[in-house]
Amino acid sequence: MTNKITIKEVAVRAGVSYQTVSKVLNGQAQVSKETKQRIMDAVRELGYRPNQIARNMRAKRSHMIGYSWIPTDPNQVNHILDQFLSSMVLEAEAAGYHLLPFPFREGQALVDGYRELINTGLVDGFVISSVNYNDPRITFLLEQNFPFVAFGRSNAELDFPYVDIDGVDGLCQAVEYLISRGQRRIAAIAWPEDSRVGNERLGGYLQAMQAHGLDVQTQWIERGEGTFEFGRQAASRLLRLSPSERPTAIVALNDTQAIGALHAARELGLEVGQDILIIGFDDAPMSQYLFPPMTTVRQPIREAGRKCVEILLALMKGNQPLKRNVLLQPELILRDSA
Amino acid sequence: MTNKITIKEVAVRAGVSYQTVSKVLNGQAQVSKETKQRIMDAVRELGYRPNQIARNMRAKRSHMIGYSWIPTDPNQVNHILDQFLSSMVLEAEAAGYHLLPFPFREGQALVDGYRELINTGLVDGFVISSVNYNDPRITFLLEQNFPFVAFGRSNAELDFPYVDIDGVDGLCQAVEYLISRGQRRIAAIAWPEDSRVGNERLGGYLQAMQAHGLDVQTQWIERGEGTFEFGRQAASRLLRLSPSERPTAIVALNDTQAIGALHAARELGLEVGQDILIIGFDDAPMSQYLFPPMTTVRQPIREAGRKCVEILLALMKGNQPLKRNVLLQPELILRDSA
DNA sequence: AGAATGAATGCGAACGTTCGGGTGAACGTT
DNA sequence: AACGTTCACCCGAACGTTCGCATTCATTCT
Repeated sequence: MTNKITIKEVAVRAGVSYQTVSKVLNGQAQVSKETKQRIMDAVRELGYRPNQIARNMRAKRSHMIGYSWIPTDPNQVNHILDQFLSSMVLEAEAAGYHLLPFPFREGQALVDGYRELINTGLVDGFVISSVNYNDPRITFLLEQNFPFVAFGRSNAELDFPYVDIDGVDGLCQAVEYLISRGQRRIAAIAWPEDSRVGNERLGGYLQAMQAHGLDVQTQWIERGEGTFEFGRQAASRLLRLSPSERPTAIVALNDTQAIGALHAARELGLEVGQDILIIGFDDAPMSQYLFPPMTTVRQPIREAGRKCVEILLALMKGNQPLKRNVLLQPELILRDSA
Repeated sequence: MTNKITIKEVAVRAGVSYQTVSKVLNGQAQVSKETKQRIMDAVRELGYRPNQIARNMRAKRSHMIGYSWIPTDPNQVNHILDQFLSSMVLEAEAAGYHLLPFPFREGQALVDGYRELINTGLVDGFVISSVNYNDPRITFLLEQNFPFVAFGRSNAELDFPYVDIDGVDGLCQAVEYLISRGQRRIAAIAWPEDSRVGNERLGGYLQAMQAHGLDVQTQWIERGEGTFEFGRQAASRLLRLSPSERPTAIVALNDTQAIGALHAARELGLEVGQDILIIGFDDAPMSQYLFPPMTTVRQPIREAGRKCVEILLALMKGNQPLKRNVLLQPELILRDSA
């Protein structure tokens, strides 16, 4: 294990004091061309790289961004994580920061993980995701006045920096596309009322329907878990409604539900994309390989990751970023299910 | 932003020198019951938590484990990452370590990322994944004598600590199951020859076939990208072979290819699970929702993550772990495609 | 009684940086 | 000749810990 080279060894080799080396490296010194050259040579020859820990210690900063996510159960997908994480890591690295993932705890202990990282000085800021109403992390971090950016919004009355995907717009796009294809009886498979994201997306559905003067029958809105099974059951109910009430198109708030709906339709002998149109949300990687390939709404995840870090970096630097709140537009991906 | 409390403030409050506080906290001091109590009280009252950076600096350790993965292109899934990462994070945290994800670079620059983290002292060890033959990271880290564990094997002649999934066993299970269902003409959709993982899995296929005295026709082995498109094309070719040569079952080295095969079969009007049996590998989250739900081989990813960290921790501690090489058994998940 | 022991704590130094203030030499100015 | 300036560099201190050694005081042993 190559013993680490310190700034002092560089100094010796260059024949200057180690502090001078430091200054040269940080570009804040008046030094002659020649000594500067000698120092640079020494640095290169020894392969010296400043010890980040010592640096951080001096600067009282860790140059780390904390991030914690809800590990999904094995049946669920987290196709988001890969993209979100790597976009953040890249953006952070460009500014000399690193990401520090830490375990997501449930319930009371949730905030403790954050508190611990603050108190031990391990991170300079947080990106928090899976935000919902009354998120205890938000109130805690606001109260601590600790820099953070949320991926997702929370209660309207809380003012904090966030990046989010415009779910209203996403569903508007989906519904309007269906309407443009002549659909009038469009149902929605939604989430429980305690889900902010769910309510927002559903709001998009309602808004688009209303904008086109289509009224929404109460049976057309199914609320439940964002699972395959619920999607299937909900669609099954919807598709068994009397001919006058039965929807001819279904939008689901995520792909998993949409796939469930697809199965339900199939079980009833309906041809998806023909007899019934189905649109999902998320663009899960396999959605394109289903029968038929699924029309869905894709979220600009990498963009979101970049933005989160960008805002957080500005926040940590002390200057309020120009825009503390960013809303990104998703994109409707047309395939064969609708 | 609550100003950080240092050990000195605790000392003042407890009326002792700050070094004594340190000793008490690290349990290496002879102190009277009472002062110990006073110190503990002060710690609690002030909510003091030792500054990790200062600690690391003193200890010349970062308590960080570096990890870098290949970000997949948007069409591909990385359903592995979530599980792998969170299992590592959890295991690491239990030992006071954290994970440091950093960008994966391609080609020449690949090793530089690792070198940089070593030289800046940001990490104490690495977990490397997506290992293949002649992986430059392995030779580099061995040469540097820097602690690391690979998730995946490489050239047989290299001796290094690894955790891997037994691909031979995985395909044996798949093939033997097919044989037990009376299949004799079993084809394989495999990967290019430069893929170690691919060769191993294919080896499992060959081994199982041979063990049961079934000979393998050369046309039955299709080698190509692990993509949907290749899976489809390969299966299409296989299923168009003359009746005497046409396989009645197909094993693919990953689910994406298997899904492609599924489509091909469908296009030819074959009923999968009936006219043709297909088995995938990976248990991608959506595989269960396909038509028909796919039989596939599931890898114990969380277990692998835990083991990687466990071995690495032992390595960094200086003691050679009992087992430097771990091979985990995958599990055949029976569904309807075979 | 004087010395040796031990318990309880203090102290200085060090980890590798950065930063603000020196300091001496060379030079120009009056 | 005395003085200010600038250049090019050096030096001490500090960031928050931990660690080894020293110190003090009370107690026990010979």
